[in-house]
Amino acid sequence: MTREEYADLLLPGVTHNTDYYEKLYPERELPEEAIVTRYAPSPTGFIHIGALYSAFISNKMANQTGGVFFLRIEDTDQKRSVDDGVNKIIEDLEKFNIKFDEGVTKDGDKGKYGPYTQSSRKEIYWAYAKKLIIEDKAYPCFCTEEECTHDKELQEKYKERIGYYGRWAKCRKLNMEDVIKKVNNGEKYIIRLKSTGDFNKRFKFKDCIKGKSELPENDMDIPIIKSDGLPTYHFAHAVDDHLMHTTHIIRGDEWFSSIPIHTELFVKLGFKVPKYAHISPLMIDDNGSKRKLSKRKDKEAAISFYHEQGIPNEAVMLYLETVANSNFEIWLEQNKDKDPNEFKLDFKKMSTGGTLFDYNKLINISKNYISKLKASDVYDLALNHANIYDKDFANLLIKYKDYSTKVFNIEREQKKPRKDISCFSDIKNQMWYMYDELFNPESYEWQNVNDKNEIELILNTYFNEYYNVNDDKDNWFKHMQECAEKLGYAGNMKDYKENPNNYKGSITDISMVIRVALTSKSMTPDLYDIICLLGTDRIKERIKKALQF
RNA sequence: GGCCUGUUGGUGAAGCGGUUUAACACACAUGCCUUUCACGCAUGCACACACGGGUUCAAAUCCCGUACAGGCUACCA
Repeated sequence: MTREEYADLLLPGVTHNTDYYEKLYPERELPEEAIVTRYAPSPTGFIHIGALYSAFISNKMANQTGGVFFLRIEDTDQKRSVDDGVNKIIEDLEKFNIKFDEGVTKDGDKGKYGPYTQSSRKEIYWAYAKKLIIEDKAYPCFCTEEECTHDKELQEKYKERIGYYGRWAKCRKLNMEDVIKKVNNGEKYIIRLKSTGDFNKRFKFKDCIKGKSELPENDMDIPIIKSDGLPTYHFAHAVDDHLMHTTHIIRGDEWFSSIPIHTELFVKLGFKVPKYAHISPLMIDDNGSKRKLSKRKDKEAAISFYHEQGIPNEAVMLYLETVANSNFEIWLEQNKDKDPNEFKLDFKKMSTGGTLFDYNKLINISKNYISKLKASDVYDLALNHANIYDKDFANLLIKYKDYSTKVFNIEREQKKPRKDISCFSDIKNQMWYMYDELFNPESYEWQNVNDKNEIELILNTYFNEYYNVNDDKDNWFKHMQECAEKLGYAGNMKDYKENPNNYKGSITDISMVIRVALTSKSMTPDLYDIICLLGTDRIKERIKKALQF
């Protein structure tokens, strides 16, 4: 039996050889500096913030170098795949403005290097696995799960490294006749790499983010084709990224120790080794110790969390970009007029240790971002959020669209806008008193002036004698001052501070009484704007309500 | 257990052998401004280079050890 026939026995039914695929997927015609990279998730339907982070970096790296960013679905683990997982991933990433040049889309594959779903590429993996068998760089393994666990226990007992290597790689010693016999007997097998590495030798390489590094060479005969016929991640990575001509493998830090395995695979397959960039994970503080954000324990791990909070997607991205390259913030500060997209991300500036996820910082970025939006955009986003998470409030927003937009516009479209909305789930708590339907105060936050009679006197005097619907802001304030003086309060703070004893209080006290009467709150946006927005009738009602309280 | 990687103030981080009495941002505090809050401005705080040894005229920066943290060690990705 020739080696070709032997390989065919082990992996039957392969119609094309590797030369065919090499020709089918020619080199990409791109400038030298162009980065070709990919986002390669398992379709579990859940996007981890860390995955979004890595997708963002990959996307931006490809874009800024005129390269290609594609989506490949890694569904070689059938147990974990979820039915609608792929569409969910595409939709979610779109929301964060991450778009693919190529790969899996909602309407099938786009691009010349497909198929982009690993479960559809079985033939291709088999062709390359066959090549390795023919060249005696891979072999079938008949070991059962029980045998492997048994060996593992022995290895633990003897304090030897755990794994399938060296003298523990039993099936490696099988000759062709043994194998043929076993196959004909119907024994199940997998295909393993025949490693020629030496654990005691150092493998030196360079990671784009971590820099010069070294690890022991790989000597494990790792599985490349599983018993279900699908490839393992390692093998699929090598074959796919070679054929798709990925230049940079940008992925999570947890893959770092696999570099020797991957490099050995590339070399044995006769492929050019790509560049690697391992991104350090996002961590969270767990009772004083750092740990990776976990999708089971941490609500912040799921990107849906930010949606619920009503943190704008753009703000999340700005935060992630700050985490990726901390000089981004400084750049933004210095280039306020420029498009943030002009900022160039740099691998070398990415942190090598785990970064603590800083919710405060995110909120701050979000607050700044929202402060720069137009009132109508705030309205749209707030409505979107309320539509999903607070139907009643959404109805109010719809009912009072223009009015709500004006409310959001208080102290907004100006050089130094108000910054008090950090996320859309906050809005109702901040603005409820502007809606009659919600205006049922549990208490009134009277400050210095809390005597009922005095309050009544101030309110009546102001609204009967000094309030004028047509006042502009300057006149309004002038009238406020006159009113204060008439009632024995200082009209301006300077006078009051010089001779506090000459007055009952100051203009601040008058303003405060009016503010609290109208809103029940002592801290609100600009009083003049509130008065204008409420209008005479509602003001009267609210005064009545306050005095009756 | 083995193999890697990392450790700068409350947080993120700049720095990569001398220009560092260690940037900047967030958080926090105080003051100014001001009809409240927010904004803005100013100031402060945080007593920051994990620890111990080296190398050097000189170390946060280079080397070694220890501690701690994280990752990998699947027919999962």
